[in-house]
Amino acid sequence: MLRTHTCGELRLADASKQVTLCGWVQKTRDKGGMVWIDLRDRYGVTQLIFEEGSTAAEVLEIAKGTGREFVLKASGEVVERYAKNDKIPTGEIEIKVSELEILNEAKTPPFTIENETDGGEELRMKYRYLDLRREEVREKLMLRHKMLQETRSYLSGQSFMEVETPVLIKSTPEGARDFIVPSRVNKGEFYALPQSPQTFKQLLMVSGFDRYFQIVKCFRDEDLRADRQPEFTQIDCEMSFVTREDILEIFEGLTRHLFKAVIDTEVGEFVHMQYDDAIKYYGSDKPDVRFDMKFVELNDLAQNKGFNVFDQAELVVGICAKGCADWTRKQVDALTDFVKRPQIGAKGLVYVKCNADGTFKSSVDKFYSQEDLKAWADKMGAEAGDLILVLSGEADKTRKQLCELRLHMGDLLNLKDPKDFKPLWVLDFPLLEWDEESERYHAMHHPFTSPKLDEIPMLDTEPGKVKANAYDLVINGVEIGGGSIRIHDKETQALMFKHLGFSDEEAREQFGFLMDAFEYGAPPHGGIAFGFDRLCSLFGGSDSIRDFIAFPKNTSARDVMIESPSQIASEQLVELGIDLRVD
RNA sequence: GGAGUGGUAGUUCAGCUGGUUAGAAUGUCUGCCUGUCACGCAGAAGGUCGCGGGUUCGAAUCCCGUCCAUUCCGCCA
Repeated sequence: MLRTHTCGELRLADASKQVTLCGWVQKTRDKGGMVWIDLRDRYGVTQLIFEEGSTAAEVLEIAKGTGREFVLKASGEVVERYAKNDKIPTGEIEIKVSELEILNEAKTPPFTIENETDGGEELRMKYRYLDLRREEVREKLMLRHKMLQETRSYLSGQSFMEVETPVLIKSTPEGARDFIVPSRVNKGEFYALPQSPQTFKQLLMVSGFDRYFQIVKCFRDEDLRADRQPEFTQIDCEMSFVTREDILEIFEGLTRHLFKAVIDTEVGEFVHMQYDDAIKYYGSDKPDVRFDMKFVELNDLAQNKGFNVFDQAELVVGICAKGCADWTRKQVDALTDFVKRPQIGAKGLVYVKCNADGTFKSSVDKFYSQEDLKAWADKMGAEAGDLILVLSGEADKTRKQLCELRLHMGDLLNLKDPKDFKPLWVLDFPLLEWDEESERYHAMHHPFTSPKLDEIPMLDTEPGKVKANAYDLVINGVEIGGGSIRIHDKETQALMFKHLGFSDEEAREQFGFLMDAFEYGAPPHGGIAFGFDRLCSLFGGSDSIRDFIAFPKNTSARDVMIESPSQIASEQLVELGIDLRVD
């Protein structure tokens, strides 16, 4: 080793030791007769000192010539400081340097390597290797490292076995768009990168590995978001001979363990909620239950009183904002503008102020008496001082709009404490989802999800109402993971494919291997997958997963550092038998 | 695919209802400074105002197009 210690470990107790440190120059403070250098590595910062008279002239000269991010090797004695710095752990000591070597010079970096960097997102991504020198980013990757270690240790301790599955697999029509990889050996044919190891983990169950897990990269060629990358990491799990309750229990256990071990947090009850209730009371399949403000439907009270907008609406529904009756006209107008933004798309917003004196003031006073409004308030549990906000229209859209408004109110009223974690299991998702574009049903989760067994007969009569034995883990409005009990027999699987509009031939071509496997003694099984990047960002208190990935891609799915994707040589195209079409 | 916001010094931004030589902070460089740690003081260098076109006597500023970044909608079993 070139060094005897790291830059983060020396303390007053080490005084008078001879040490050698290596690291990067964080800052040089040249005060003429004295020079200080803050030397930084992964572990911390230690101050080096050079003093005219007691430091050799040539050493002082080298010290004065160092720029930001030079790589140094410094040897000397640990001494107690005259002027201590209580802001850093090594602030009581400094190194009186007797030998100094420049291991490498550095160009001046394009942004400052500090927690409060002056660099913008774009620049930091281009020089990501410099960005990663910043403590703030390094800490996030350290959090991820701990999460990885704790996940492996917990699941391994529960007899889960980590098995790797292939990355070059087969393209399937269901779900997200695949990333495609051409095969040179099999010209004209293509692999796909896995959207998840779904079918492989089911095959592992057939093989008898009754508890499997893998921390695995998955790939989806869809548009990006702050919490979505084209390649992302899942904690992927599958178990045999289990019920839904077994799975919920074990992964509640994993989640609790991670909270405890990584950020020393005890989380409360994992509430169970029906999907239908999540939609009805929160307008979302991933409700944020850190705050209440549940939806209350007002059709029976608000309709047939002459207000045309409500009378013609499929749904009239509102929320009650506690203590907001004194909001100004301007504030309420801002809410109206919020819901009328094209992304939300509401036509308008009705409010009712529950005044302190027991009267009501609403934007629809023309149509509703004080008694009418009192009835609304009673149904909504609104008291004097509260503000009722009501939207109306087509049911699905209105619920979605009110969901956005509810979350917005949560922000405005500071009800979303990032240190407060409220886990929630959302249960019994619909099995199928009508797709307007292709005019057929799609599997809401995936085609291997088991329907609720007693509802299988409804597949023929009301397919849209059949529930799946599927579940999502939601924490603070973030979908952390999801899974299901799977189909494990050939007949049910064939029935599912039929309802998804697959012909027998298509089903056999795409998933014949799985249907074959189901004929050789497939155990009942089910599983779950956690979005690992999102879990990390949730633990780290961030909305973006990018900083928890060492080398992320930007919103155009590009890596601006290595400049990918990129064109390839025409020889490569020829070898692969690919002609590019120029549109 | 659609909508919003942004692109000006190495960097972060101001300037934008058109008008002399485009500013500030920070970083960089030079000099001074023996207890700094956001060191201080004095000075200097540093600009294709994203790119292309248009309007105008005159464009960083107005208009059109385009590229890039970012947020959201669609999409994401």
